[in-house]
Amino acid sequence: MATQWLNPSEMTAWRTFIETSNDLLRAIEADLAPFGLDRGDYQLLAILSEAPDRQLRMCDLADQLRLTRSGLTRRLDGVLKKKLVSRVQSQDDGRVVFAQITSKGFDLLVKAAPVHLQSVRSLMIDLLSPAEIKAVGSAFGKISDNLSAS
Amino acid sequence: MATQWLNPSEMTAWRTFIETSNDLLRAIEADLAPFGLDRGDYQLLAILSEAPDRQLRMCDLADQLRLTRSGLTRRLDGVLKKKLVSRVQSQDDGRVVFAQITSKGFDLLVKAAPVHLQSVRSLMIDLLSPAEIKAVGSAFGKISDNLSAS
DNA sequence: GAGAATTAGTTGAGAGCACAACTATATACA
DNA sequence: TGTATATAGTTGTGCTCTCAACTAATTCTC
Repeated sequence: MATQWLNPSEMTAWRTFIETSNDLLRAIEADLAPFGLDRGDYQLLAILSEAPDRQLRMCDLADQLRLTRSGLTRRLDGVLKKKLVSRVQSQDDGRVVFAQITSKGFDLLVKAAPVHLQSVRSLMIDLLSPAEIKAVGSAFGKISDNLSAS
Repeated sequence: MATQWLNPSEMTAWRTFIETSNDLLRAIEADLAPFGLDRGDYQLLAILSEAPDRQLRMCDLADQLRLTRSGLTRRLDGVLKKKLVSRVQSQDDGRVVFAQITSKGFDLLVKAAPVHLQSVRSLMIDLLSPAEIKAVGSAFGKISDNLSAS
């Protein structure tokens, strides 16, 4: 049962995606550097800022960030030192720790967000036609659905 | 000069891309694990296999892999230990070292490639319509062109 | 209610990468 | 030709992340 090789159009889709996505993420990250944030920190702050009480359980946050619990513990160390996030012990469950964005963290996020948005626009969104934007959304939506189905 | 927020379609494109691409790459990497390869090793072997004499100067290989020269030195250590690649000193230029894929490395790549191809198909390409495939190719092509222009 | 299994989080060890400093070779120019 | 500069590659250091092992708290089961 031989797998069919990729035709030129498929090959282009795969190659450009794999070669470009890394470069794109780096370029976006570079625009966050002036704020002392990397992409992981930014994502972490953004997620917390939208959560109820601006806090999340460590393991829920780890899931959203695609980190292991261990990885999140380490990443949290960084933003804790910078006082962008604080740890809050749960009252209901002694095992649980919440990560909560501080007002300093929130202020920084508010400053960084428009710059980040402008990055995303100028490096990606504004380069694409409406049809391409729709197609990218539906394509990665399908890929995502397929991954979570398994 | 306020930057315009993303409309729903733009937001979907950005969010699905950013959230899914990481998961996709991990899933593809998981399919390489039975061969003892990670994505970096696979990429390295694939690039060398297509190069003249199946070898490349370290710094050219580093460019293609999006690694620093330092990073490549370290990655090469791994595949050298596994005897998948060998080092070849240049005759013409005493500074230059070529990385050359060994026959053992080539054989492994030949075994892994169809599995990898099947991964790419089933996790991405085969899920998409021809229009989506074309759009993804052109979208990332534009993003790539823009990045290399700067 | 006691013991087993599950869940939340941390820690030690190690891999992979970048940055900066370094060595060695090659090239440019005066 | 001889010094300055550029290029190729490696090494020391440090950061981020994972895996496996661990502690502690909770829930499940009989």
